[in-house]
Amino acid sequence: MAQIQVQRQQAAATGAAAPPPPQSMPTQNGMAGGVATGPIPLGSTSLYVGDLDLNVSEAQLADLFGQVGQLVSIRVCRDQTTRRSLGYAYINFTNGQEAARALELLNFTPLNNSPIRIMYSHRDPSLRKSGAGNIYIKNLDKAIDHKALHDTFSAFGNILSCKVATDASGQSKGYGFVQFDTEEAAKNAIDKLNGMLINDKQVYVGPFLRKQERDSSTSNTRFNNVFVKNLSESTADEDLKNVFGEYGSITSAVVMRDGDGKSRCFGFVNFENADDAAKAVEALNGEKFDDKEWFVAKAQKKSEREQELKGRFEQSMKEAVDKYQGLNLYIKNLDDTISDEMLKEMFSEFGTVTSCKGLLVPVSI
DNA sequence: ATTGAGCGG
Repeated sequence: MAQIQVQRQQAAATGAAAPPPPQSMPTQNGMAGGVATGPIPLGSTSLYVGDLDLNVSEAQLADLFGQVGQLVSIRVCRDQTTRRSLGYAYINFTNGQEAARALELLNFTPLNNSPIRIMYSHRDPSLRKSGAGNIYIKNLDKAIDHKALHDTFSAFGNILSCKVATDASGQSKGYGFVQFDTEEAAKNAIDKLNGMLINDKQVYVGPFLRKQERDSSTSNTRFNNVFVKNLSESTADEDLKNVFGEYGSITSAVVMRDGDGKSRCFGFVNFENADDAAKAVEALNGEKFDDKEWFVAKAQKKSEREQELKGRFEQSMKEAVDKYQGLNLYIKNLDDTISDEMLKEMFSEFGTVTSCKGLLVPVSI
């Protein structure tokens, strides 16, 4: 079992005795990390195994999990069209004790050099979506691996999932995540461990926040100019003035229009006072007017907006490339008389063509 | 300094 040294941070000015020297932390990978103690899916026989290397097979999983108990079934989930592994699998045992034992003993076992992450199968996505009980830890000693992190945090409650962020070679990036089954456990872990020394490094432990949430809570995001879209075509400047005027004094309210004066169905409202702008966004975003659900938010500068669009575009490109990795062919200098159907027919003799598209112009978003 | 992934037959 990995030895983790947790201690209270010494106040620098007290002249108190120096903290004990760093203790070596032999991280053995023999026996597994903490035991699931909570009243989670008591007796559940079905495990979810994630973070699988894409080449891990059912046979490999059967070899591993079959050592712990009697298996009912194993399935690596795959993309329906490409048959590529989705990186997760289900393992079903005959009884709950065996499943519990497998989770306890086999969590973080490397398969094809990637530690697998085992959880109980939980098909209801509500907890996952809510993010409740999820915490973030940074400034972790690089020697702390998944298992060591699990051991340290399992003192505070039942851990659903836990992981240290690693680079391609498996090196720790010095931060990680623990998903507890309750917010209470998460809160307790944060209270007790934030700012403590773990292996002589002072860690930060706090609630997990997505980038967006972090930005809006960190950056003092004060603004006067409000963007509103999804307006009905008949909504005019005066209507914006009336609706937004409820929240404070307005310096301008404009519906954007094309050359013919037709509404582009979005506009800007500028407030004298940033607090009023924030109140208007809070109150009006998602409200319905003329059957249209308004989107109301801080107006972005052109540069901010371009930055966001660029990010989204790159993300979707990455996903597309990733999904069809090694399966997508690019053919250029095609005559424009070649139709999608002709392309498909030509290439079909080499295998199943799942999609085929000729492009006249570069794709834009 | 570094804020994830994510549930079938």
